[in-house]
Amino acid sequence: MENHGSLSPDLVRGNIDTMILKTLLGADRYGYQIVKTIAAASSGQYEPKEATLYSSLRRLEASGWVTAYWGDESQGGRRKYYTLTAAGRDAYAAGAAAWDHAKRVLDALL
Amino acid sequence: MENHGSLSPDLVRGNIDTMILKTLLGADRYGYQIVKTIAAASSGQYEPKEATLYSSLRRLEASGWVTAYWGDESQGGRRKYYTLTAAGRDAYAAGAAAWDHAKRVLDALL
DNA sequence: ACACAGTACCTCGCTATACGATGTCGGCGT
DNA sequence: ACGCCGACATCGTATAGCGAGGTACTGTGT
Repeated sequence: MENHGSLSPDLVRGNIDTMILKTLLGADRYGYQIVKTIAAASSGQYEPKEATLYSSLRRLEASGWVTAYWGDESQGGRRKYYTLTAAGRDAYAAGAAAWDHAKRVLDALL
Repeated sequence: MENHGSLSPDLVRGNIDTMILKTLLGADRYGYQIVKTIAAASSGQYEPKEATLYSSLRRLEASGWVTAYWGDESQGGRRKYYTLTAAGRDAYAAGAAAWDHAKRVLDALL
């Protein structure tokens, strides 16, 4: 369960926002959890860096795709949870469709 | 034959070098021709911009994947042809494999 | 004769994104 | 007591693709 194939950042580019939205489809999650969810879902093939995560989350908030709230962990480290908005669901669908389309085109060119 | 689906630059990122190498697998080609070859191969879905082409070609030359020579068009516009080196063939194979891998991982995450 | 579109080359500077480095704070294991 | 991990965050950097612009020759329409 190691990171062998290590995809180059450029091949992941543009997909991280969609990828994060997807992790929020089923449940609200906090930042660190999103990173680990993605790592697990890819069997350790890809784990976004934290800097990447937070800049993406800021983008998603600014676009209105997600909203955040602090968890009520009365003791211990605070956790900031992110929820999908209705627009966020649409954005996920659009992102997934864009990926499908890009995949088809790139398969013809590579 | 129009550009409707217009893939976002970010989804193409990192693949253009490989894509150009591919056009050179069968025959030497000159810059403008590479652009049009890609446009045709994707049914107009993607056509790299010239600025993109030339910066990619400079990268490929610097890496030793391609070499260039001027065509002997005695009259009319000069054409600069690009040839794959042996290392360039390997680089294409590696790029194609990286795409295959990335595709599998991303399909699990999007 | 002249304008214009297309072929064909090229460069400069912008922007967005992913990431490396770094920092903070709390809890837990040894 | 100390370090490690969870969990948040920011700052700066590198790079790729592109928009805008520039040169030159050829062919076509009027």
